[in-house]
Amino acid sequence: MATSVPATTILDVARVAGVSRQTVTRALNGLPDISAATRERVVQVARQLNYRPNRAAQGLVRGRDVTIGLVLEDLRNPYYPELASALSRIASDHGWSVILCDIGDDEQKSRARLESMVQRVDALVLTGCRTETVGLLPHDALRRRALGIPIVILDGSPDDQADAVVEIDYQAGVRAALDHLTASGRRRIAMIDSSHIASPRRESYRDYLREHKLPWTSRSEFRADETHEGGVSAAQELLGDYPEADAVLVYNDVMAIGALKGFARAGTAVPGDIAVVGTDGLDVGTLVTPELTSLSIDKTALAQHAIELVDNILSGRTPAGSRQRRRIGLTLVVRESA
Amino acid sequence: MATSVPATTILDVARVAGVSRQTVTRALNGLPDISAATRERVVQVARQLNYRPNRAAQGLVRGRDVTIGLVLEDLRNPYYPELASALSRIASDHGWSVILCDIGDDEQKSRARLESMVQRVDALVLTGCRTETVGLLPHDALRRRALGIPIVILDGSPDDQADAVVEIDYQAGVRAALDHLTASGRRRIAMIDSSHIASPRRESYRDYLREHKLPWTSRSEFRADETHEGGVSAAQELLGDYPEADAVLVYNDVMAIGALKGFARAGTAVPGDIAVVGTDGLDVGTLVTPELTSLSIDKTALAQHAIELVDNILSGRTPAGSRQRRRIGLTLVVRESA
DNA sequence: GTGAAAGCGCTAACAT
DNA sequence: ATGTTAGCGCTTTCAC
Repeated sequence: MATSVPATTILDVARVAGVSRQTVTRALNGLPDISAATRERVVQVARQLNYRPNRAAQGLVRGRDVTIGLVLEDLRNPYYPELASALSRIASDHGWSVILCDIGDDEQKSRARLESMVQRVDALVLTGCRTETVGLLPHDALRRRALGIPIVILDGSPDDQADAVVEIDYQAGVRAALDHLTASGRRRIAMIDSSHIASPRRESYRDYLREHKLPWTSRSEFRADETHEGGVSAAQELLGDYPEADAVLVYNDVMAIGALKGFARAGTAVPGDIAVVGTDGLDVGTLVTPELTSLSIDKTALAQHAIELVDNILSGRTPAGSRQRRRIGLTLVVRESA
Repeated sequence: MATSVPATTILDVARVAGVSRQTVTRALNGLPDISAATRERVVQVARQLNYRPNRAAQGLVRGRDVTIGLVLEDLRNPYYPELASALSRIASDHGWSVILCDIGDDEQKSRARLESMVQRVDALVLTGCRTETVGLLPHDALRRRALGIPIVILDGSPDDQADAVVEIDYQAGVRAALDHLTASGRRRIAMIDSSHIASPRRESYRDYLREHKLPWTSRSEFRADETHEGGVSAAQELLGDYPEADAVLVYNDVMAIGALKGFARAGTAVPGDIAVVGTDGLDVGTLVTPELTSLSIDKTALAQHAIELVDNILSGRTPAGSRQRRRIGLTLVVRESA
C-alpha cells in the first residue's frame, strides 16, 4: 500500500547521520570498509528514523525475481492447502515465490483482492476456481492492458480462457475406481455428483455402467453441494431413494467424508453395507474411520506442471499466444472404505 | 531468480518498434494520446520480444507496498491453512500481500527457502514453528544485518526472540475444558501431550486435577508425536495403561482425531466410554464421527493481531526494540466427543 | 500524437 | 574508511 507520508529513505538517514548514502548502505548491510563507530551511529539513526529499506528499489538493483500468484477459492477446503503446499515448495526450488490469494465468497472483496494481487505478480495460477473467476480478474490489468500477465488454470477444461491449462483425466480414473468396485462384487453403484456443474466424471460413470451392463436408473445419481454437509445429506437421500445401492462414487473427498458421516448416522456400515470411493486423494481421508478410498490427484505433479508452464511462458520458450494444454491422470488409493 | 540473459526492457521494445520509450508505455498500458496504428505495432513488437514489465521498477515508481512472509511448518497440517487463510484475507484488506513459506522438514531446504523469502518481504510472521526455526533464519539477513526485518511469532512464548509475540492463554482454556468434563461426571481424566515439548497445557491440567482432588497418577499422562498416528498409538497405550480413564484431554486436534480412531479400532465408544477433548478447534473436527469437542483458537483474531503488530512496527508507531506481547484466549467448542 | 527529461531508492564500481 | 558517480527499468511531468 502506498503510504501517504513519504517513507524514510537512505538519504534521510545519511543526512541525519552526517555521512554519505554509501556509508549508510555499508553500515546497514554489514559490508566491510566502515569503522565500528560509524556503523553504530548510522544504525542508531536508522532505528530512530524507523528506516525500512524499500524492497522495490533493492529488487531493481539486484535483478529480476519471479512471483506467482496462487488464486484459490478457500484455503480452508482441504484440497487447496495440499496444492498450495506443493506449489510453494516447487516454486521455492526455482527461486520463485508464491503470493496467496484466498478469494473467498464475497464477490466484491474477491475483485479487490485479485486487483491488488495482479499488480504484484508475474503470473497467475488459478485452481479450483469456478470459471467465473477469470471474469473477476480486473479488466484493465488483463484485457485493456495489451500484454496480460500469463494465466495458468489447474484442473481446467481445454476451452478455458488461459495461456495454459492442466486438465485432469477423470475418465480413466473413474474406470479404475469402478473396476475396483466390481472386482469386489459391487453391482449397484450410485454416484454423488456436484450440484454446481455436470462433471465429466458423471459421464464416465454412466458410460461404464452401460458398457458393463450394470444397473442404472435416474435414482442412481444424486447431486449435492460440494461440501461436507452436501455429502451428509446426499447419503441420507441415497439411503432413502436407492437403498439397494452397494457402492457409491463421490465427486470429491470432502463430500465423500460427509457421506461417510451420513451413513454412520444411519447405522449403515461402510464398506460392509456400502462401499464409498471419493475423489482427490486428500490426506484428511486417512483421518476418518473407515479411511477413505479415493481417486487421488497428484498435487505435486499438478504444481510441477504449473511451474513449468509458467516458466515456458515467462522465458519465451513457448511462443506467446500458444495455448499450452496438459493432462494428468488419477491413481486409485485403496484404503478402507472400498 | 535473477535471469542470466538480461531480460527485454521497455527500451528494447522502443528501439525495435522505432519509437520512444514513452510511446511504449502508452501503448502497453492502454493510455490515451497514441494512435491505434502505433499502439498495435508496439504491442506486436513487445509480444515478439517476449517483453515482461519489471515489477520492481514499476513498484519503485508507483510507491511502496507491503509484503509479509508467512512461515509455517507444513501447510498440510490442517491448523495452518486456517491461519493462512485468515492472514491472507486480513492482509489483503490492508492492501498487503502474503508470501507463503512452507519450510518442510528438510533443514537444508528450509534454510534456502527462508533465505530467499527474507529478501522479498517486509516482515515475517512465524507460526507453529519450533523455536529452532528462528535459528534457521539466515544470519546475514537478521543478525549481521543491523536492521532486521520485523518478526512476529504466533502462539509463542513471551521469551521468544521476536519483535512481537502473540501468546495463547491455554490455562483458562484448559480449565474450561476440564470444568466441562467434570460437569458431565467425568473424574478419571487423562491427558495426551506432545512428546516434543512439555506444554503449559499439561501444567494447567495437573493443577486443575490437584485443586479439584481428581485422581492423577503418572499413568494419567501420555506423550506422543504431534501427528495423527501419534494420537492413534497414544489412545492404544491409554487403553492399556489407564483403562479406567473416562475422559482425555489432547494436545491438538490432529492427535485427538487420531485418538478417536484409536478408540474406534479398540471398540471403545466415544463419548460413551471415554470423552475426548482436542485443542485448536479445527474445521476437520467436524468431519469425523463423533465430531470433536475442542478448545478452539480464534485464528482470525490471531491473524488480526499479527497484522496489527506488524503494522505497529513498520509504521514506527511502536518504538523499535519494544517487544510487543499480546495474549488471546481459547473457547471451548462443544461438539459430540465430550 | 510523440519525445525528452527527471527521478523513484537503492547498490556496485570507482574514486579519494 | 569514506564519498562520488552511474545506473537498474519504469512512469510522470512537461515540451514539442
